[in-house]
Amino acid sequence: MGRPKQFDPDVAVERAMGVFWRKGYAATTPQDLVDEIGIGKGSLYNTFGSKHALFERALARYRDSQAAWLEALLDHPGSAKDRLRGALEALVELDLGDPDRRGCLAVNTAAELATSDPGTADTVRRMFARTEGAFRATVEEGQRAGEISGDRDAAAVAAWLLATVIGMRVLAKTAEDADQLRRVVDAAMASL
Amino acid sequence: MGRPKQFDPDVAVERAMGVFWRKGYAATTPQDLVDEIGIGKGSLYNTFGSKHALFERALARYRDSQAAWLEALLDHPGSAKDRLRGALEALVELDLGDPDRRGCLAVNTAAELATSDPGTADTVRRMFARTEGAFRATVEEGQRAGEISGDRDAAAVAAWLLATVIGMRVLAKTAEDADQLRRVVDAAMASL
DNA sequence: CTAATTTTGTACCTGTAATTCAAATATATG
DNA sequence: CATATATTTGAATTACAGGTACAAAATTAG
Repeated sequence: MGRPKQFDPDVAVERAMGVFWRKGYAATTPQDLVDEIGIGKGSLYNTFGSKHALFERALARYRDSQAAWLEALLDHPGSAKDRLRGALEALVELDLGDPDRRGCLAVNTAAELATSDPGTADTVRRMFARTEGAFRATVEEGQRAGEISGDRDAAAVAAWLLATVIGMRVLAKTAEDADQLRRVVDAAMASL
Repeated sequence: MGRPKQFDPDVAVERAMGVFWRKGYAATTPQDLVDEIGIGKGSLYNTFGSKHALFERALARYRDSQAAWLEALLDHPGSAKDRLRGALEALVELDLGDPDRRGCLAVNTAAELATSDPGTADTVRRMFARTEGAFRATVEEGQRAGEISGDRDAAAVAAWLLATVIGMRVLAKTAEDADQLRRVVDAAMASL
């Protein structure tokens, strides 16, 4: 019953995600969103309710795709160390391959909104915790396999890997020289 | 000649810095700034020209004070490793001691503006390079003293320390549990 | 076909962002 | 003291952000 939507809300969320990612939350206007999505304002507010609600959906979409991507990388065959190195290298190449240098939407959001928006801060905190957990599991596999010293605190190593990745993704936004990021990966892996 | 200024522009810049730090650039309004500084809008525009120009001055002030603070820490007496650990721990306690969880203004600025504002991106890039240089000098001292293996690439270690610090300062904005950051420091130092 | 339901585009509204300006005020100089 | 210069406050301005209202259009159940 009723007229069906002329656009796919999932596609709209994905396009909105791209705008928020490039411009940040506060600097993105409803006009930017409707221009990019290709719908009218009526449809935007009828479907999503508010700019903030659309942002939350965009961030959730980012979370799901990003987590799946990273977890798939860490599930590759090979040694734990190689999988960690592969994941970090893939992240670096992903960031360097983006002509807009948008970095990571979750990191950008933490920086922009964590102080003022507790709900969004919580979403980002969970995303970070999930990544940290994936790192931790891989580190523990490496310890069981004897590749990584059992003396090290896997939780601490995972937290530190998370910090390293977050830092790299911020650096990706300003780095002029691609090798800076590759040096980060080399030094981090040499530390494992 | 003419009526003298009724306020100290340096104090105004410092207060503006606090607002930009807490709210971010785009979310800070001229009204926020004049409320915090305690001057009229005319004075603000007469003195600083634009919101963006004031932001640049605030960011420069942040750079100078932050760089001096960090470099003083790294110049403390003691072994290179202890100085690095001391610097990371001091950063963690600084961030955790901020009730607003503002993190680092340079990092927040990289995340929010690097994509859209090349001039600001360049300022932040230089700030990062300066910190990286201070880390590198300390690492090299540690290598000369035999505390840190000479096999490691000092430039790579410094880049990785920079990424670690940036990551920690993002995490400081979302961390519920203070020990997460302390674990990052422990793991990072265990890797040196 | 009609009634009911939902979408869509456009116009509109309210508030405020960012900046400018006018008038009043304060000082330096001659 | 008079005048020129510089600064102050806060109202005025312009544009747009964020969202709402509404009537026309599209779809389907019955």
